[in-house]
Amino acid sequence: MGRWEPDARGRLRQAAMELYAERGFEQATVAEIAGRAGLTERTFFRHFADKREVLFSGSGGLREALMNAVAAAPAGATPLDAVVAALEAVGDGFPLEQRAASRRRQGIIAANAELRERELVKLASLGATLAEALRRRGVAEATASLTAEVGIALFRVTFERWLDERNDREFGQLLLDSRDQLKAATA
Amino acid sequence: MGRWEPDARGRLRQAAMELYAERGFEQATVAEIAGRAGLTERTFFRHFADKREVLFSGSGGLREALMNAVAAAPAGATPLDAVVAALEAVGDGFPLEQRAASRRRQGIIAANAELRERELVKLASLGATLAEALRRRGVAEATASLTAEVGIALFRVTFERWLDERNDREFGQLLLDSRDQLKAATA
DNA sequence: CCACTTGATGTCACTTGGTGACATCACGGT
DNA sequence: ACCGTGATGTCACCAAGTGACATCAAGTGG
Repeated sequence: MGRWEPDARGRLRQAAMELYAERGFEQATVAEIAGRAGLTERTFFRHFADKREVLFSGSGGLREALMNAVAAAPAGATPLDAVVAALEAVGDGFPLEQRAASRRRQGIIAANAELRERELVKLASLGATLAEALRRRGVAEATASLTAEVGIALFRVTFERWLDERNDREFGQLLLDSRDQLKAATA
Repeated sequence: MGRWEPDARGRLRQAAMELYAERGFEQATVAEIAGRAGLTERTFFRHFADKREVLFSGSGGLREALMNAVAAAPAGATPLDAVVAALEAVGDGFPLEQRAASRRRQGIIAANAELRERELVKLASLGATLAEALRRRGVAEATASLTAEVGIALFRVTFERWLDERNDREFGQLLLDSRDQLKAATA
């Protein structure tokens, strides 16, 4: 047995999520979170760069997934098709069973301005990733950045609809709806 | 003559911009800013909600301008046309003579993560404004939110290009270019 | 079996952003 | 001459975040 209980990071995340949900992000101090996890404040900051990062540290994987999915799109696909396909692939990671958890997380984020800021940064970073992936496909810079931004816009509205949805449609399906609306709106 | 020097807010903004430019946002403490303006820290926070807001407090006017411009679009205009027209109207507020100042400001923002976060929030807020303005035109919710997001994407890439631009094209012209690229990319 | 290194954690002191409560005092009106 | 008001100052405080150094179980080489 180690000197300390295992999975400090997991305990910190667990404690943080509980406290954020119980009394809101601002009211939960790092000292409390660490205390509930049986650790100290200093250790919290060794595992998470700041108080917000607990809710976002999983998003590193999305980056790679997006890059790969864009790269894997058929050679003949238009930039927008490639982006939509990539988002669809990523969206498969949001099965309906996980929607309740996503809603809780999104509720915490929506309730706090600092968390919304961080979320926007993460999305912008995904946009940069998409643009980079498109450039690697040989898409011209101007088209790449614009298509990537549009892709993020598609993702945002689709994710929101997926959370609101009462008819249990899958993310991928809603994404295609959004894309069609986009095409109609820009025709 | 008043009890204090006039235009405390202006002096604070001036001092803050100088210090942010001289040594970077993080290295400039609020105490220094206030000191340079001949005021106290506490007074700084009475004029600006936080250290970042100095750089963004002007954006309240954009909101109204956008709302009005969308409302003023011709009755027959498509949602996207209305949004583009609104962005063009707003873009008239970015004359070429002001580009140097905009570049300095953008340089400060680009150099700091917290400032980029705040900028994204402001843009997202403009997106919400656009969506609201479209809904008031009778545009369906789904189309409104999507078109608004796309509008913000257009604004972002266009503004960036306007700053980078060496050929001194006006914002409005670049915006139309972006819109055409968007149409081509989603065709 | 011992000494040595390593890595995760703890302890402590400190800076900075930000807030609440209360004091000050020129100015403008009555 | 008095009074209320609003912008500022003063003070005390909390919480986020960081740097330096201490601790000590577990592994590692001899």
